[in-house]
Amino acid sequence: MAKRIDLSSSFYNQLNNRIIAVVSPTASGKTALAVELSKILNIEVISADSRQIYKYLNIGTAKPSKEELKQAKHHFIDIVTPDEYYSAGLFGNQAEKKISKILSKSYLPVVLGGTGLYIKALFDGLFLEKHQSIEKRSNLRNELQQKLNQSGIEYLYNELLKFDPISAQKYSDLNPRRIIRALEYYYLTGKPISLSHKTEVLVPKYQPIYYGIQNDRADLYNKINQRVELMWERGLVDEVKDILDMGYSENLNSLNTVGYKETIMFIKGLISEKRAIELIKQHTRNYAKRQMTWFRKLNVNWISGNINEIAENIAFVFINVVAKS
RNA sequence: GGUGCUGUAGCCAAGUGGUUAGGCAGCGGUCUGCAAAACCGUGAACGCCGGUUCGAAUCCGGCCAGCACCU
Repeated sequence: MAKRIDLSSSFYNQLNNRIIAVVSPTASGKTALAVELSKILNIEVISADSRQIYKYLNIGTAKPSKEELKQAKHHFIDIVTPDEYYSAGLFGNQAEKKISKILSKSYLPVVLGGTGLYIKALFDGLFLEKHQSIEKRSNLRNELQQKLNQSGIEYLYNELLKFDPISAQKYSDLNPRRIIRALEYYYLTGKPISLSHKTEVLVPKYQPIYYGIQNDRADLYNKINQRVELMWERGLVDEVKDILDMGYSENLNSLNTVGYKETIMFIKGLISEKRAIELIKQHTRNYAKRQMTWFRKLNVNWISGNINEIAENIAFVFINVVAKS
């Protein structure tokens, strides 16, 4: 059993806005790690997970259990209903404020997550976009989506080329999402988004020291497969049925989530149970791989071993880094 | 034993005498407010043996395997 460490106020003075950030792919053991860390240090977790923010999506997002949440306090879990708007930008702002609050209580915030863009929003900062009316924007987005369906991506791309050739150059892979986003921004503000990226810069306050749970690919894929089996046994189907029964549309962004979209297909009789499970496993593996692609760009201290060893290691290393500077 | 059908990359699958099918998976990558999203790049084939032909995955014969039916 690891010893509890009480951090002195001088430690907090030396912190200089550096904080622990744990990034690891899905199913790698982040929740267990948070629990272990909370046994050693007075921490509060900033969950950087774009799916666990949703109420009712519990089993399929592998949300921490009530007991786990009791052991390690988490923020940004269950903060919106499945039909509410949320975004990386909102997360970045709110998380930064929350971190300050936690520090002011002399607790150690630990950013923990799997959503690359949320981490980026918090630590790199997105540009300073003025808050648009959500309604106005979603109308425009729908219009652009319709245009896409009618006229094809070439048409939208040519539009973008007219107003914002720099972005067009950047999105020459013709990714509809990004092209629509760039056009949307231009129509709403009259400014090319590429220009705003350069001129409306937000300076993030906190500086992460990244840690990660080391897993080899085959092990991680095994864990994922097992966890999906477990989700199914624990009643993922009922969870999804309940959510739909509450009146939430299957077309919601929140339900366009691995585990949920496949389960919806199964419930509608489009695919078999076996196929649904197989697809969830596969898509989760695909997702984990994309997460790894994202994290590889970060300067992560990958640590292997048992979860409690990793927790001790992180605590030890972080305290040393802070003490030596 | 007989008859018929099928045999194309890890999987699904189109094709047919002479230029890359395609999809999925795998692997690598992109990412500035939908990001568990949305995209981009990438390898590997025609069951075996022989024949016809300038040229066969494609036509012919035999063999093998699987499936179906018959006896």
